[in-house]
Amino acid sequence: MADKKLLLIDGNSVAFRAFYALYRQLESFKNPEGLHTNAIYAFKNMLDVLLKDVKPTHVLVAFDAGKVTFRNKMYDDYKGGRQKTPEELLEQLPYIQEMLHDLGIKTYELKNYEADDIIGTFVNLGEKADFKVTVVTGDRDLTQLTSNKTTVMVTKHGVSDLEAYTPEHMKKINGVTPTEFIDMKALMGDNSDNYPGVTKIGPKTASNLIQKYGSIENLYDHIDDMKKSKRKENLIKDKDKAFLAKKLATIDRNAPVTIGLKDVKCKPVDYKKLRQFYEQMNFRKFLGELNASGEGQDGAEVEKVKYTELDQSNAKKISVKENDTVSFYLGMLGDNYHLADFVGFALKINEQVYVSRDVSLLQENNLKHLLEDAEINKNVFDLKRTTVGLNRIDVHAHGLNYDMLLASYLINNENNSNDVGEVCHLYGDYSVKTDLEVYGKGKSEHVPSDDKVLYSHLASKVVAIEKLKPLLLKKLKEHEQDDLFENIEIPTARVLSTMEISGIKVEASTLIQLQNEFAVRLKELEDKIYQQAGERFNLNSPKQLGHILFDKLGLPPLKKTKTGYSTSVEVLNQLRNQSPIVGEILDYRQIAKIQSTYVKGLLDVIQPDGRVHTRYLQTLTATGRLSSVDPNLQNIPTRTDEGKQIRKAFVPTEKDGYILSCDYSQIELRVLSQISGDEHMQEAFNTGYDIHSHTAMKIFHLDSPKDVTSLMRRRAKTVNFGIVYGISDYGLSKRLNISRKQAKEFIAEYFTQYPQVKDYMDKAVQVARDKGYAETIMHRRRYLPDIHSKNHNVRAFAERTAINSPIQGSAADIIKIAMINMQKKLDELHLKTKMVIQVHDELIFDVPKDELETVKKIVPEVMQSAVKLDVPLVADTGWGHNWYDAK
DNA sequence: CCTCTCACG
DNA sequence: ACGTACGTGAGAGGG
Repeated sequence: MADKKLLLIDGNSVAFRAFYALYRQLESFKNPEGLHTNAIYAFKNMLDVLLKDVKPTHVLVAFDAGKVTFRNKMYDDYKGGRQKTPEELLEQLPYIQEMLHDLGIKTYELKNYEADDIIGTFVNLGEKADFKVTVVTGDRDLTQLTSNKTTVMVTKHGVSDLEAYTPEHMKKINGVTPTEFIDMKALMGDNSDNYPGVTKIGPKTASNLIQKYGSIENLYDHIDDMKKSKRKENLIKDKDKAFLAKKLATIDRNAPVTIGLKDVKCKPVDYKKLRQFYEQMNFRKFLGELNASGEGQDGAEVEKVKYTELDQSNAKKISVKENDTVSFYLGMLGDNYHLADFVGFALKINEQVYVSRDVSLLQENNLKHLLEDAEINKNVFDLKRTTVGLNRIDVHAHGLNYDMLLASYLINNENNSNDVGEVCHLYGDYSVKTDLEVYGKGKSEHVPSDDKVLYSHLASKVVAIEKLKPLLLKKLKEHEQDDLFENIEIPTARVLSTMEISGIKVEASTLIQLQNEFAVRLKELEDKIYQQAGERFNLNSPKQLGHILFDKLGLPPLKKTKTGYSTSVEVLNQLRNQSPIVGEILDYRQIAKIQSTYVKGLLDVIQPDGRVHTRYLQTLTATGRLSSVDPNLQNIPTRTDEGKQIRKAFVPTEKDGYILSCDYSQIELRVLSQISGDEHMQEAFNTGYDIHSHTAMKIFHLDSPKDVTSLMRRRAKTVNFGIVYGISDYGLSKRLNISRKQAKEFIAEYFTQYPQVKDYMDKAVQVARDKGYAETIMHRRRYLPDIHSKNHNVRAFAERTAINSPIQGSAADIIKIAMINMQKKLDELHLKTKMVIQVHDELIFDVPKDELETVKKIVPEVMQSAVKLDVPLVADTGWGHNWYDAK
């Protein structure tokens, strides 16, 4: 039988990895009895992944029986000096075994033998019985068991990331076969198991020697042929050690196990015991999964949501009274709600839940009114998605005053999700399945045909939105985020709905003209490049390009990536003067990028109304900025002349109208001057100096702005940006192409001139350490658990983030306020002008001709007065008949 | 599906 | 001794 699959797990090793994967949460993973549960939890998570991927018919989890094994007889100090397993992990091991038994999985240990040997023995048994075998461990030693029938999976980071060792992969990593790997270890020894190999031989040399000789036996047979060398002496001196090490490293494949393959066949899960176990461990997630599947209920009925299906006649009878509690959920299949198919809806009024697949029922007068009346408060999940979706059936939603998605994003944006089910799970409610579970994904994504399945799903969502509302509101209050929620995020979502619905007009004809021009230039460049390369190749493939440049043409490879030569702009720029091909490749790259991403990309997303409708993701970024997708309108080229041409296709709705753009000047530095309270920097902004020249004067000790050269200003500008990002001398030196020493001096000088900026940076890091998060002026949070990391790089990154997030995030808060005020102003003045794009510090408007005078005045006014700071906010305005001319 | 490269603030 | 500025999205290649 070909589908016999044996999964062998190294219990101790995996438990060890599981324990450290959730080490940071060690203290939060405790059951009421005080037992730590992090390793048990992570073990189960990992097991689920394995069972799903491998789909084994037989499973065995092997454990070490005790400290002393047959290997200690050979070598006293085997595994000596090894750190003791932490008590917090030891106490969990029996429970992991108990859980495995409840899951119908066999565990086994054997006196005098390690788990490795049990696994080796079962690999042997399994292969003989024609099983496909998978071994899972955190220990690379076991990779010696790899064969064409056996794959060894080794945990990489945490537990869910596994590296699969096949004989081919072994060869690639170590240069040797699985069997030869044992001989390799014989020469190099094993530090973690505390036995030595041959002096001065590490992995590289060991691999080379074994590749040459095949085994240590053969090596020592030919040792006399070896040239005289220190290495040869060492090999001779340590011969005994090598042979001992080989014995120690060899996994026993014939251990005297007392069980066989038939004993490790998967048994049915004992749901009743498993449920009790999860309850004892306080595993709400796994209990929730049991609830969702209805298993192990022990007679108790799963609490099913009751609902009424709506149709043409009973839908008309629905009405709401004052003070009724209303929640609404609109189901659509897929992310892009501008186009996605409707799945149905659920409406909850007090304790009644109504559902239907037919969204046209919402166009009935009573239901339409219910959704459109601003006086009727409605709870939803994803206000913007709901508003845009309803707009497609001509229902113009108002009164969506509570959005669970926005609330959960503000409370913790670390593991936020756009799925109702997933968000509910974060708050311990497992009554809602995820859309992934119900609809599937990729090719098999579909709406369930069974009404019961679909309606229960939709109904469970509205119920949960409402049920969890008090909890989320409480958390917002605790975080002092109620104002941020009510007065910034919710109104921003409404403004964004309007912007997304209106979209922006993009002229296909302009793009097609560009497409033709670029096609000609690309062809010319291609021809020149191929001619110099002496062959045709795929210019878009970094791999092939690297081969041509560095292997064939012999240019010096300055930088490598994980997979080969780097061919990035940074590298190519340094090679420019070595060959004309380099400059041509750079030109080709630039134009090809514009052609594929922008010209073609935009043409593909122009809708029948002649406009593109992006989606702004309001709950994605870690800092509070928006992001834009389908298409991304926040990265339309501006830095090169060819790229800029794209902006000519973005035009006003009315032929003689204008595109008006208004952007904040140095908003992040102004925010920095505000939150640091630095007097010198504030003074610069208050007197209206050019901030980069001002910084240049300060760090170069000049008396007059006249003495600032353009080079000095440019350098000062880079320093200013660097400060905002949490500068390092190395980073600055690289960007300015100066020595590290000099960069260090610039930074030091900067800090003496702006001392409170330095104080801010130190304080920001300290606050993040104390509180565990960084915060903006408006109390937007970003959690930074890595601030306590033992890894220097990880920690340093968190520290820079702690400095940058309040700055970037506060600027994001400010422009959101400006957008809300701006939309309000446009509405009040009954202007036809539409706000169409936001690019982080810039707002773009579609302005009819006769409104230009008004709009060009009010836009900067509104933006500059969004918040009151100790320094002025400045916004610069430009306009023209397309986006290109609006600068 | 991941990596590389490159577009933006 | 370490490896290095913050935040994003998209297209193309290649396994």
